[in-house]
Amino acid sequence: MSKNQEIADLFEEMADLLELTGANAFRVNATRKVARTLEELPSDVGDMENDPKQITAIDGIGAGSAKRIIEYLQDDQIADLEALRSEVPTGLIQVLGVPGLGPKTVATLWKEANVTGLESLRKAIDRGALESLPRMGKKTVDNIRQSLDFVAAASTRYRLDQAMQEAESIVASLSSTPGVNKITYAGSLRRGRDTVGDVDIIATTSKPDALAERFTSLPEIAKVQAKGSTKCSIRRTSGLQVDLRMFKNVGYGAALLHFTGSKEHNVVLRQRAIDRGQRLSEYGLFEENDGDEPRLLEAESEENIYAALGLPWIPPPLREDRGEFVDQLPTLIEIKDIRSDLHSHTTASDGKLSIEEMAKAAKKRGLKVLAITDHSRSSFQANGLDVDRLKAHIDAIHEVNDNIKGITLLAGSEVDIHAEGNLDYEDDILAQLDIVVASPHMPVKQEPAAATKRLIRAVSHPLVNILGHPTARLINRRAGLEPDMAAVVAAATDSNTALEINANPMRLDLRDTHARLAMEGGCMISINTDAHGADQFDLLRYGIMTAQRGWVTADRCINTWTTAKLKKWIAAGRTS
DNA sequence: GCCGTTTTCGGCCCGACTGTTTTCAGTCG
Repeated sequence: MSKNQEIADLFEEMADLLELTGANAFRVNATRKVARTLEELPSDVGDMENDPKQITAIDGIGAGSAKRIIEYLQDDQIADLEALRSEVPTGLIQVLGVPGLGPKTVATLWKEANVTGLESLRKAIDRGALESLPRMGKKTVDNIRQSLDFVAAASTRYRLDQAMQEAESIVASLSSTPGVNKITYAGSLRRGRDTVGDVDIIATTSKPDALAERFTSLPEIAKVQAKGSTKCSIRRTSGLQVDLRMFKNVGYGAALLHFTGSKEHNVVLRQRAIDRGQRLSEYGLFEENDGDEPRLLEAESEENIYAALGLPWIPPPLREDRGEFVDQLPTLIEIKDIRSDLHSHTTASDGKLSIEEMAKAAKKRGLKVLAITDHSRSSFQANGLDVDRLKAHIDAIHEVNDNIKGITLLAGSEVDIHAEGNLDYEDDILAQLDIVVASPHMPVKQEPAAATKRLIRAVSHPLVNILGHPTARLINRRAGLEPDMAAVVAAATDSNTALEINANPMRLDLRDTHARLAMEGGCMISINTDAHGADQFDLLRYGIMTAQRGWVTADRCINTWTTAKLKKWIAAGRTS
């Protein structure tokens, strides 16, 4: 298992503790950057123990951090971190996570009021120890108390689909407000991240006060946190925070660009502007003007701002500072490219509709191919099919296929991958299917090495066409398997097996970074909804967003292929 | 702490809101 995440967590902790000691902010930032760099590093820093040069060659990691990384690899601890831990109560890191409390305030709370964690903060508030501190009035203390309650109650990030539903409903409610010209959501939601911390809405309007009024009096608001003429902030009863930014009827592109982020992407863009004697903010791209007011170069469209910075327009899912600042970007896959869904369920196992009803629902959405892949026998909780039921089911699918026009049905199965990597049906049964999706279900907790072995064995099976939801994670509920994904990708590439991006927003598995690995490793991708009913076909959009974040192109996704090409690929995979 | 075809030292992105202030610090995104 890669050491990257483990060490990244330590650097993140180090950054928090440094901040609390009042360390130089740039040093804190540099430490956080090391953490982020490690998180996204495709190779394992654990393999570089004997080669410091290899570590310092990584952008953002210098000699100091390399030394600490090697120290951890050899001694299992970092002396500087241990020193910080003994200096600063580690419970203060949770206090830093309370909205409204930053490093300066937390340090004051610690030194002046003996706050060492969430519990002692609560007690300090209750005994009135905070009011006497500098810049600490009644209102501030009240806000801290409320934030504390919120932290105790809420999970920190919201699933993409949950945030999307709230955002789309808010945008729809506000778009008819008098004066509003353009309005949309931005932020990590627009970038299609699998979870979002809050929702950012951008609007241009000639009457900001009217819009602010409407926004802060929407239904389902738990608290209005800020209300100004350019910015408002609310917390919904769901716990989700929504920020509204209002702009005059100019500069929509600059605003959208700024608030779409990511922060890391924006930092690079701004630096690029500075290198050209320019300045980029949410109001536009400006040119220095000999001490006079800077001159506005461009603000209306994202395309023009990028162009002025010498870049092509960068699609929001790519805006993560993960290599997107290049002259030529790939053409990302879109919903309209998708012709088939190769993972779906019917009443034969745990779906809600019959074969024919699913086929009609898929056809109605413009799909040309639908694979019916009900659960295999070991998934008894999902009414998985034993061999006799499966044989009858194959016949039933073929019969519906013979009688329906405009869509091709494939008789498949979502076959459980057992703990050791063996499959839930014998080969002679699998050979009777038109397509095989093999997925890990139980167990979902396994040592990384065992999980890697399990998945490699499954993708290497000649009768397996697609590896379904490879890690079996459930967002905000369980972490799932942690295989060496690069090794799984390599095995899948060798055996011509596609890796699935399961579009169900509870899964989004492969996740974005894994999809990117798959693209770089050369294996095929399959984007499927895993639909258990008609409305779940509409979840495809989330799978597409994840695919775009993984730099997936249409030609590498088997669901974009013609029926003939798809069938040929399935057949070819089975001869090996 | 990291970085560098103008630099191995001196920089490191920008602006709004809140709550406390009488001119601004801290936080957030």
